[in-house]
Amino acid sequence: MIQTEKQAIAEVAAPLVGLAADEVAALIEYPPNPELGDLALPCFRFAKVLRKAPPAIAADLADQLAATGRFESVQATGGYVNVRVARGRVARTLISALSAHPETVFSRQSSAGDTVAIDYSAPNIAKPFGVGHLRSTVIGHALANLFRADGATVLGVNHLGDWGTQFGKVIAAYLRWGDEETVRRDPVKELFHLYVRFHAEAKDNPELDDEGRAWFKRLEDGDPEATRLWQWFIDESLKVFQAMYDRLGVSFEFTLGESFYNDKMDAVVDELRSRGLLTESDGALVVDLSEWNMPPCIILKSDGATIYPTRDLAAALYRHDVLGANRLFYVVGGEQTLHFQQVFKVLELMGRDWAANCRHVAFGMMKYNGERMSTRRGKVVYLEDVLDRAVADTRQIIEAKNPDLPDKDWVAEQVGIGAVVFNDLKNYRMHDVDFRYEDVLNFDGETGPYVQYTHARACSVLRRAASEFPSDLTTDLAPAEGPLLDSEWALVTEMGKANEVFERALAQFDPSLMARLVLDVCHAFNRFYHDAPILAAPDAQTRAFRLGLTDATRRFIAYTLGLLGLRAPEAM
RNA sequence: GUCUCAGUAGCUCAGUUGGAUAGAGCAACAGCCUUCUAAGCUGUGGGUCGGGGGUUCGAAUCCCUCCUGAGACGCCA
Repeated sequence: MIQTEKQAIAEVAAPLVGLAADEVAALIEYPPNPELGDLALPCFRFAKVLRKAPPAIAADLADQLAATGRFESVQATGGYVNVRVARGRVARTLISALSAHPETVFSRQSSAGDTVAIDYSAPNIAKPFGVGHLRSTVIGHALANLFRADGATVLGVNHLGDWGTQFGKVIAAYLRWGDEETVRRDPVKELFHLYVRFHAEAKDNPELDDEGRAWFKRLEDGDPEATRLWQWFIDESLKVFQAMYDRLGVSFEFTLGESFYNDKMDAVVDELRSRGLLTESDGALVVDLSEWNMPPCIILKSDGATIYPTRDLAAALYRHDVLGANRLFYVVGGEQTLHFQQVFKVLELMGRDWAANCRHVAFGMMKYNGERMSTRRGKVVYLEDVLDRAVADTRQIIEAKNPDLPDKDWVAEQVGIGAVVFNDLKNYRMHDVDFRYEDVLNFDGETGPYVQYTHARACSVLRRAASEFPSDLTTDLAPAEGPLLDSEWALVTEMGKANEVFERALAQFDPSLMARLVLDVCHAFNRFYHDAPILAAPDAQTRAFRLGLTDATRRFIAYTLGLLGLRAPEAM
C-alpha cells in the first residue's frame, strides 16, 4: 500500500533524475519525524549527475510532485523532498485489502514456481529434545511458512540424527545397564541417561568405546539384534519428538533420517571418482579444495567408511533429483558453516549448477549460564520443561487477570508456547543466545504474549461491536471527515510496510524482521486504542472507520503470528 | 596460528543495506483503569555506536588496522 505511493513518487521523479522508477522507489524512506511528512526522497545522490545542488533538485521535484495533485502536500526541506500522502485514501485501501485478502498485503508471490527444500530441526534419536534444537525448528518452520506464503512449494525435511557410532554406544550401554521396563516408561530420558553414563565410564574404561564401535559395526552389517534395538529407539524417540512438534505446531513434508541415505552414497563416491575429483590423502579419499582456500572435503575415511559430507551430498542430490527441489536451505547452526561451504562447492564441481541455489541458513549458538550445552555430559535444558513452565506461569497470570476466561488451559498452552517461540524468533539469527528462564518467562514488552494480547484486545472490541453496533461493521470504511489522528495514521503506516518487510525477510532468510514488524504494529495499535475511543467514537462514520482499522489490525496480527508459527487466541 | 561471525544505554536487542536529532524492551523512578482486556499507555534518567585511521556533501552502516568474545580449521554430526 505504501509501495503504491512510493511508486507514484518514483515515476514522477525518475525521468528527472535519470534513473529507473524502481531504483528511485528503493531510495524513498520514512522521515524520522512524522511532522516532516510520510515519505521522503533524499536528493544528494542525484547532485553529481545533474550538476545541481541537492536543495535545488528537491525543490524541482517537489514542484513536479505537487502538480500531480495526488499528494496532500509536498515540501522540499534541505536536500529532501518530503511528501504527505492522502492518508485517508491509503488507509481505506489498506483496510479493505486486509479484510478481503490479508496475504496479498504481504506477498507478491515472487517464489511461485520454486520448490524449496528446507532442512530444519533435525534432532538426534535417543537424545532429548533440548532448547538447543528450538532455534533450528522454529526458524526453519517460520521460513517454510514465509516461502509457502510467497507461492513456493515447500518441502520441510527433518534430517534426523539416526545413524553413527553413537548408536553403538547406546546399544552397548543399554545391554550393560538398562532394562526394558525402565526404558519403556520414559524411553528417551532413560536412553539418554545410559548414554551419559557410557561417556562418563568410558573415561576410565576405554574398552567401552571399542564395545560401542563393535555394536555399531554389527548394526551396519544388519545384525538383527542391533537392528531391532535401533528401530525401537527410533520409534520411541519419534513419539516424543512428535508430541513436541504438535505442541509447537511444527510439521514436515518429509522425515528422512541420516540412515535413509546409507544406500545412496556409493553412487556419490562413484561419480566423484569418475569425474576425477577424488584424491588420496593420508589413506582417505578427499576432494581437494585448496584452490578455494578450503580444507579438503573428506569423502571416504581411511577405513573406507563414508562420512557426513558424503551423506549430505547424497541428501542434496536426493532432494533435487527425486523430490524436485530447485532451492535447498539448511537451517543449521553456524558452527557448520565450513562444512556446508565444502559440500556446496563439491556439488558445483560435480556440475550441478543448482549448487548456487543452496543456502546455509546459519544461526548463533544457544548457551546456558554462558556455557555451551553438551549432550554427552548431560548438560541440556529439556524443551519440554521450558514449555511446561511457560504454560504454568501463563495459567497463573490468567487466573489472576481473567479468571472467567473460558478454555483457560488451552489458552495458557497457546500463550505459554507462544512466549517461548517468539522469544527465539525476535532476534537476529546470528547472535549467540544465553538461555535464561527470566527472559523466556517474561510476558511484558517485546514478547509473544504482548502480540497475542493485542490481538485478543482487538477481538474483544470487535465482539462488543458485533452486538452493539452490528451495522457499523458492514458499512464501507470511508474515513471520518477531517484528517486521521496521528495514532490512526501511525498504525496504517506500520501495517503498510508489510510487503517490503516480508520480502526482506525472504531475501535475508530472517523471520525476526516479521516479528519486529508485528511488534511495531502492536505498539501502534495499543497507542491508537489508548488515544481514540472506538466504540464511543464521536459519530457513526468515525466509529465505522475505527472498527475497520481494528478489524484490519486483528487480521494483520493473526496472519503474521501464523507465519511465525504462533497461535492467536481471540481472548486471553 | 589461519579463516568466519559478532561487539550499539546497567541488561537483552533494533537501526529500513550510506541519509535528517542513534531507537525499543527489561530493570529503576513518576504518572494513567466510574469509559472498548492495565499481559496495556505516557513520561524521566541512562550512549566514547569496542579503539584508532581512512573513503565523501554525510558513516553505527563501506575500506584498513588493532582490541575483545564466540565458532570452525581432515577421518564426530
